[in-house]
Amino acid sequence: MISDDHNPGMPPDLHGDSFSEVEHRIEVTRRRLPGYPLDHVRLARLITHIQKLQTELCNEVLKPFELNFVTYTALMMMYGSEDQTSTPSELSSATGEKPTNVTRICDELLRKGLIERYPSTSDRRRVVLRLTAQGERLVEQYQPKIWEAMDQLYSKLSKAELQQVTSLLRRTLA
Amino acid sequence: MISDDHNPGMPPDLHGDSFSEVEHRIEVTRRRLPGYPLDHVRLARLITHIQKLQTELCNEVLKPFELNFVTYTALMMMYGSEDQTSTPSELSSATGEKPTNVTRICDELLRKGLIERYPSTSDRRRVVLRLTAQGERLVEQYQPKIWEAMDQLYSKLSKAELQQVTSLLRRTLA
DNA sequence: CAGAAATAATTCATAAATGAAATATTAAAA
DNA sequence: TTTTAATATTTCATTTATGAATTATTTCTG
Repeated sequence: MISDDHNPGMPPDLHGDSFSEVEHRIEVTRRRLPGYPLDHVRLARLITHIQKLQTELCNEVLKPFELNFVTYTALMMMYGSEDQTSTPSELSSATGEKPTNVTRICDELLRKGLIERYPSTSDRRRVVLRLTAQGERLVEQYQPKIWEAMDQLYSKLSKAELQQVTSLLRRTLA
Repeated sequence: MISDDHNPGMPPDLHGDSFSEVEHRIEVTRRRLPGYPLDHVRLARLITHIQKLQTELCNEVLKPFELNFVTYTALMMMYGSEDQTSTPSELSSATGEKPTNVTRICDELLRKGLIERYPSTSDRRRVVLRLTAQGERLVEQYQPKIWEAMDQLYSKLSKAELQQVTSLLRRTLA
């Protein structure tokens, strides 16, 4: 029966994947708005969609470690620092979090004993952050689980395909 | 002079684009962790990076309209509904926002007169949401600015390239 | 059909993220 | 060198997002 106040946007059998409903709405919008840049918008929405998905997958895996995607990212960026130290501003640009949020995140990691924080001697405005031994152990401990989560999404693409997507997407930043 | 407590991760002339520093940290991590799935992680981080960038670009453009990326997304998903109505749960899955947040967002859009909200007659658990004339006008008003923002990122790729990236990325959701 | 399970939306307490402003220090300009 | 401007970090108030629990209704199952 067709309701007079609301009907589902798509017949249920046309729901391919979790993105189909979004794509359908984009297509409807395209019909309504002349000049609508469908290809741009679809990719933009797809990126948002995948980003949310991978964040959720990671969060799931990280829960037992009492971490979330943001704290995990901060830890990984520190782990990947050439000299094993980072400043809050570097961490801000490496994680995409605002400096003010980095302060809070580091407060938390500090409280958990995963990092240490001390004033820089060479530039006294700065602060130096470093993983503790415990922090490094934790990073190494959750790796296998995170790799599994990544696999769930990205193992569907071959190495060549991954590199191609990556290189194309990178061009948007040029 | 090389500091004894902290040095920048990369020589400044190697900073290609905003993602280079992240990539560098991923590569350092790869050296430290045998078996590290570099291709997966790099793409995952790149997606996060671009997502943040496009969100910021949109927020910038939307500020004069007193909207942000999330409220804008909600409006667009409503605008793209086949019969011009949506329920909160549909909106939740179309926007990726939790139902509880959809309630808050709709409260706000309602308060601004951009949408209307009434109970469904066919299923009395549901609520029906619909853009008002004012809401539609606003959507149409900000389009050109949003398209410009999209262009800043995605016009660097050809139509064929956009479609290729999209189709590859889509495979991750299969 | 009755009872149980599932779905839809919301409220409320809490957590997470942001912007504006403050403080300290360094770098640049006059 | 003095002053000015820029950078780095933090604090605090506010906004935004989440999870747990609640209420109402519908669907499923025996």
